[in-house]
Amino acid sequence: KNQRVCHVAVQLEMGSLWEEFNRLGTEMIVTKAGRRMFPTFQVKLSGLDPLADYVLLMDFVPLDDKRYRWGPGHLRPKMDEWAIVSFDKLKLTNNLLDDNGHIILNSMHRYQPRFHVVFVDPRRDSERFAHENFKSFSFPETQFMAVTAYQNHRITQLKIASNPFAKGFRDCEPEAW
Amino acid sequence: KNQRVCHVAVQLEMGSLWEEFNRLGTEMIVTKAGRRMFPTFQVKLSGLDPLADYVLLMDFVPLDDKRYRWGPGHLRPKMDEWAIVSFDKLKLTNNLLDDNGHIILNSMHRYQPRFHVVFVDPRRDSERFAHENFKSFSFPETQFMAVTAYQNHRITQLKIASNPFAKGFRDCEPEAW
DNA sequence: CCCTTTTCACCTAGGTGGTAAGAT
DNA sequence: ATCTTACCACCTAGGTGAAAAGGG
Repeated sequence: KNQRVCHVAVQLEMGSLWEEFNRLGTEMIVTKAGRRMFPTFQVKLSGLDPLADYVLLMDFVPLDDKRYRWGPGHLRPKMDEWAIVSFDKLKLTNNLLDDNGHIILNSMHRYQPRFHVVFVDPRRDSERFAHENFKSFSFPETQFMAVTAYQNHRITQLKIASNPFAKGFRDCEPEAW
Repeated sequence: KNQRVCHVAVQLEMGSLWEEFNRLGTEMIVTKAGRRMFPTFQVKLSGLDPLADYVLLMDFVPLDDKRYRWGPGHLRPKMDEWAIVSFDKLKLTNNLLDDNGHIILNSMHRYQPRFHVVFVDPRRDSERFAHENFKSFSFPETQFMAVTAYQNHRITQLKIASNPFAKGFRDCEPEAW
C-alpha cells in the first residue's frame, strides 16, 4: 500500500445509534425520487497526508448481487484537524433509470455500506499503482435492508424517535433525544 | 491570452431584472451574519475547452477603495452544453472579523461585481503564465451600494415584488411575477 | 441625526412517516 | 397477498424586510 493511505484510520460517527438500529435490523427507505439514509453515514478520518489530494467515496455491497458507488468529492485535509466526512446528501433509490446520481438499490435486499479513501496519485502512470492507492473500510453495524415501506414497526419507532425530520410523528418525550 | 480562455464568452442571466434595479440604484443588504445578493449574480458561459479545468470566481471592485474575492470552486464544462454558473450562495457581510468565507464590504459604499474565468494550467511553471490564463468580465448594470438598511423605498418595493423569499411582504398581485 | 443591530412573522425549500390506492 | 406509488400534514432549515432598539 502507498504511504499516503496505509496510515489512514477511520472511525464511525454515531456508532451507538447505528448499533441500536442494527440490533433491530436496520431498514432504509428507497423511493423513486431518492431518500436519505438515517442514521447518516458519517466517519472521522485521521492519518491523512496534509499535502496530498484524496477522493472519498462509498459503495454498497449486496449481501446478494450487484454494487453501486457514490462520492462526495475531493478532500485536501486540514493540518491539526480530524476531518469529518458526512454522506448526509447521499440518497437511495429503487429507480433503475435514475439520472440524479443517487444510489440505485434493490428493495427487499440487504447491503453493507463501504467507505473508500483514494489517494489522487499525481504521477503520469498512476494507473499502474491504482491497486495500492486506496484503503477501504466496512462497519458491520451499518448493514441494512432496502425497503419501500418499513417491515419492522420497532425500526419505524426508532426512526421517529431519533430523526429530527420525523418529529411530527412523536407522541411525547420532549427531552429524551 | 491562452487559447483556453481567449474564446470564453459570458452572458449575464436575468439581465432585465438587473437593469430594472439599476435604474433605481441597486442596493444590497450587508449584515453581520452575511446576506445573499438579490438579484443573484448568475452567468451563462460558452467557449470553454471541455478538456480543460477552470476556476471561477468573483470579486467586488469598490468605486472607492479595497477589493474582495469569492469563488464557487472548480468547473470542468460538459460538452454540448452552456454552463450556467450561479453565485446564489455568495453572502455579503460588513463584519471585518468574518470567518465564514463571506464577502466583506463597506456599508454605504458602491461596488462593481466582477467575474473571472481562470484556466488551471497543468504545466509545472504555470505561475509564469498566470497573467494570460484568465479572462475577466464586468457588467455595469450589476453595480450596487452596500447598505445595512434600504435607503430607497422603491428598491425595497422591487425586492419585495421580485424575490420569492420576500413574498410575505407583498400586498397583492398573485400573477405579476 | 444617521447608521447598525436584533428580533420577529412570514415565506421558500425540502426531509419525515402515515395512509390509501395502485400494481403484480 | 405482497410490495410500490402518490399524496399529505408536519416537521427542520434557512432566506425575507419590518420594526424597534442600540450606538456614535
